Amino acid sequence: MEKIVVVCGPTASGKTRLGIELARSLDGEIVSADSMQLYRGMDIGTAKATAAERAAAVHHMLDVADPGEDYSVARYVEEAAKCCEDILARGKLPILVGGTGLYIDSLISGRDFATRDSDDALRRQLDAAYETLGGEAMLARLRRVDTERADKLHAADRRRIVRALEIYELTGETITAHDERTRSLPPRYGAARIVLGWADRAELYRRIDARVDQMVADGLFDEVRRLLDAGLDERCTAMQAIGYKEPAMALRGQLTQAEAVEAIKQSSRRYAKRQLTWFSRCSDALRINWDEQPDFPKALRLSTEFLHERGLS
RNA sequence: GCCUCUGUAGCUCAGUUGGUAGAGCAGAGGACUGAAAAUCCUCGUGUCGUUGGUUCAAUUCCGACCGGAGGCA
Repeated sequence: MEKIVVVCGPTASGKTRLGIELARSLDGEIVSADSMQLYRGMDIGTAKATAAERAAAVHHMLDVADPGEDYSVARYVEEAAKCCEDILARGKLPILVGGTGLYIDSLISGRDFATRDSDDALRRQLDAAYETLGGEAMLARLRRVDTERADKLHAADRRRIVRALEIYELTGETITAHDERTRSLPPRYGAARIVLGWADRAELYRRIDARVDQMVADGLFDEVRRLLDAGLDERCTAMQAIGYKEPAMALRGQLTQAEAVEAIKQSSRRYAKRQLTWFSRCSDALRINWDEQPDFPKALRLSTEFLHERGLS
């Protein structure tokens, strides 16, 4: 099995920088694992690698979609896997860097997704049914075909109930059955994981707040305005991004700029917490927690040792 | 100086016809398989401003004091 490196962790933990340093010292190339950095024109608010950083190491999976497109995990896995194959074929090391846990796990697990037609009329129909019948009724409907899945879901979890019904109606196979079948597939890659973070939660939050202020100073609101002026539909996935939906509300006059900035900080902190929860499950990972300041030379040393033990580098 | 209102969870407030109290937000923990920066679940003890009094019992009633807001001088 091919081996790759993964650098993950909550937002504002230094993933981009460590990824670049590893790419340079290990002759690797970076494959972004971030659900929002893949959109073109969304640079400041997603803290995308700068031109200088992209000159320092080859980056993949950035700017691969238009903000108006609906992206998905399945598409990510397909495209990112191609990037990894290409990097490996050239004898280099793929370094997966990002904070979207689902994307990372889906790529390395090798499990596939239930196929579906390109038209989403069914989803709209199920969504409308959820709206009129309510969560309990839809959950009951799911329970009739897939008890196991229904037991795991809460009636309020609209997304997952709709998705579970969608898979069943589209493929004739329940999500539970699909799950069991694909869980036995071998992983696509052997991943050596490095999880970055801060020893002190309060310090992480301070860094997040400071970074949001910096984004605003760097022109975040102008970036959002440009997207909206370009006719971007505010209901699309890209506009659900933290740092975009709030300025959009401010530009519509529903929030003051100061309120929007506070909302971005708060959502970012909560997002970071969800990332912490996700990455806390990663066993067998090298965890590097910064104290007062990030220490990249030390992190690089620790990472190199760790990767060496894993037969990389 | 006088009058009125007010002081309850980090914040905004509710409430107890006297039996030591609960919402929203914030915060914490968790889930997660084609929207994932999305979506969803769980978690509420705090000198009820301080201090006297009445009472079996006071955060609740009464007094004084200390904050805060407004009004009249």
